[in-house]
Amino acid sequence: MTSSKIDLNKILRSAKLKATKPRLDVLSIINKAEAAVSHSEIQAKLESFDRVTLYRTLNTLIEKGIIHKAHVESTEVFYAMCTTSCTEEGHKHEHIHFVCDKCEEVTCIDSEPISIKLPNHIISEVRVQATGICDKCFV
Amino acid sequence: MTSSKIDLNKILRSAKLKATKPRLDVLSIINKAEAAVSHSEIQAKLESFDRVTLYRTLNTLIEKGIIHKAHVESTEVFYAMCTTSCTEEGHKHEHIHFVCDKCEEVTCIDSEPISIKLPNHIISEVRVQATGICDKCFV
DNA sequence: GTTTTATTGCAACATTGTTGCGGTATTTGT
DNA sequence: ACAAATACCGCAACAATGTTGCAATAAAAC
Ligand SMILES: [Zn+2]
Ligand SMILES: [Zn+2]
Ligand SMILES: [Zn+2]
Ligand SMILES: [Zn+2]
Repeated sequence: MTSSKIDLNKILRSAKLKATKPRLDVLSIINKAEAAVSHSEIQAKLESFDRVTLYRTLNTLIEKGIIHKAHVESTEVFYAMCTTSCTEEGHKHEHIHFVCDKCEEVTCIDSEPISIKLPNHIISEVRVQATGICDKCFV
Repeated sequence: MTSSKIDLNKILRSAKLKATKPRLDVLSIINKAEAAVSHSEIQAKLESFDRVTLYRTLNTLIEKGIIHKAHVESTEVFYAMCTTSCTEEGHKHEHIHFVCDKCEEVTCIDSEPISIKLPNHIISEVRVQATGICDKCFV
């Protein structure tokens, strides 16, 4: 039992979720990864689990504010760990999803909150997706 | 033959596309709409066309820089007209996609270009999605 | 009008996501 | 440590979304 596994157990416990193998395995994959992980990648690594279980597991973790989707302009959905600011009540992300055109990785990048003002609009959330070349692929 | 229909014909011609009924009808729907139109809405309005035809038509129009997808954090894809800055070579959008939590409309909002700087990254494109209450739903 | 060429419609398939339910694993309580 | 209560998983079946190949058709060019 590694120290990271203890953490993940705790995370599930404090969200009042049973610490089952699928959840621990999914969380472990997303937690270990540097970049956001695509659904299909998680699926591939957890072939033994039922497809439906994976969908439900991911959705549960999102609902509880543990992971979040990085909806980028692709058919694929990517998942990454939330920070402590996310709860069951809602996700509060102040970061950019960066998509590298070269390595195709999706990374969550903390940044200054982007302030947008639109006349006669109430803006509750701003999501930003940047495309380009990531630092790893940068010459 | 309305004046808008002439325009749409021209648009297709200058993109070296045949001005067929499916294309004119799809373009007409997207062009008339105030907000971006969801795939399912277009589909519903054009029941007579084959499902595949709609997919191919939309993709062709995107490739030619005539319409663009508004990928918002929803399973549904929305479509809107491009401006003249978009060509076959690429889409150049400097606008926000605003999703209203109340009326659920997706609108393209022109805005000042959002400048983001990330160390050791090359940023080629920035896409912004704001959520909240739109001007129509604003009290 | 006829030929040429692009586009459509159909059928079949692939992928992605959802729902209901019985069996199973995790917790809770003793 | 064990039994009871409960939450979760796996399976089957379905629904929605998207793709491919090809023959029939419509638009454009001549
Ligand atoms: Zn979150
Ligand atoms: Zn990269
Ligand atoms: Zn609204
Ligand atoms: Zn737009």
